[in-house]
Amino acid sequence: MVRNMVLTTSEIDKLLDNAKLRHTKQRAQLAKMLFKAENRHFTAEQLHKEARTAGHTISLATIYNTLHQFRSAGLLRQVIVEPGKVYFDTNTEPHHHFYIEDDGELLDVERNEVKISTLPEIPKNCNIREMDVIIRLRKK
Amino acid sequence: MVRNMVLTTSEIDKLLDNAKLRHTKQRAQLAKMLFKAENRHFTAEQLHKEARTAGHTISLATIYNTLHQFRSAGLLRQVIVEPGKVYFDTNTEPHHHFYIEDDGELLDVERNEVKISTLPEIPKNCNIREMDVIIRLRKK
DNA sequence: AAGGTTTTTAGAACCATTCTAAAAAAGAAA
DNA sequence: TTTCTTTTTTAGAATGGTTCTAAAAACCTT
Repeated sequence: MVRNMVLTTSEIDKLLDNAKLRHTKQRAQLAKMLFKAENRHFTAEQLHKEARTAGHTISLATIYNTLHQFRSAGLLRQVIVEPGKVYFDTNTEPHHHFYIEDDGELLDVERNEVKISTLPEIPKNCNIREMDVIIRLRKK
Repeated sequence: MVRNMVLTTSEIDKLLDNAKLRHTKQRAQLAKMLFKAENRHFTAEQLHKEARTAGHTISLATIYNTLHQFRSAGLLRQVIVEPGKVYFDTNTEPHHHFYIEDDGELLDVERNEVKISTLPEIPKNCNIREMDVIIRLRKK
């Protein structure tokens, strides 16, 4: 999908169709907020606040439900960098992260910016599902 | 510190001295449980259960207090791999992890088993504090 | 429009962790 | 040792992000 600006209504229809989700006002609103040109990182609470500020009426429970549905559909991924809170990431390509600990900010690191030349032997009976590199930063 | 077996009382004294912590029964018990030959990964709840099973009387609050004190003293580090729970790791050397998602098990990966040949440019005004590689596994 | 299904919602529940404030233990001084 | 002060431990309450519940609203089909 091309994402160089805000999605049109028909693009959102397509997105929800692909995700096999019914079209509802809340899902369309969230999709419109999330899937723009720029990838973003956010928590459920942040998104909730943002939606209310934008004048949408949506409950926190629906935010959580929808984020998980989007995630199952492969439209979002979770990033775990801090105890007690989950970040969501609209970038679902394999990639890595800077995490600025001072202010809890996540930044994407493209996959090819980290070259891993040696990998450990994988325990038998296991497959790699995903590999996360988190570079934790402190401000000078 | 040499850790090829259970620590002696005087080694524990030294450990607490170095950490600038007073010697108390609970801290000594936990130190004895934790700092053995093998490094280990555990949560506060797991350690609490283990201590009670070993016949020690120690509250969960003290487990948390002590783990944080040990961490500040550089004797433990935290590992964040799952939402809503924190693992502690007795291995404080720079290293990485396998995380077996099926059963929530963490395994150490030595630093030299992952060779990173290219790093992204660090955002200006920032320093690297730490770099975590988490290889998420699924059982076949 | 009616009927059956899915979605949304407010608020309760959950659970790992932190906080509180009072009791217990430790250390210092006499 | 006894007393005094400080630190530590503790049970239980509080917290905060997330999930659950069950009832109302929205949705879809006929």
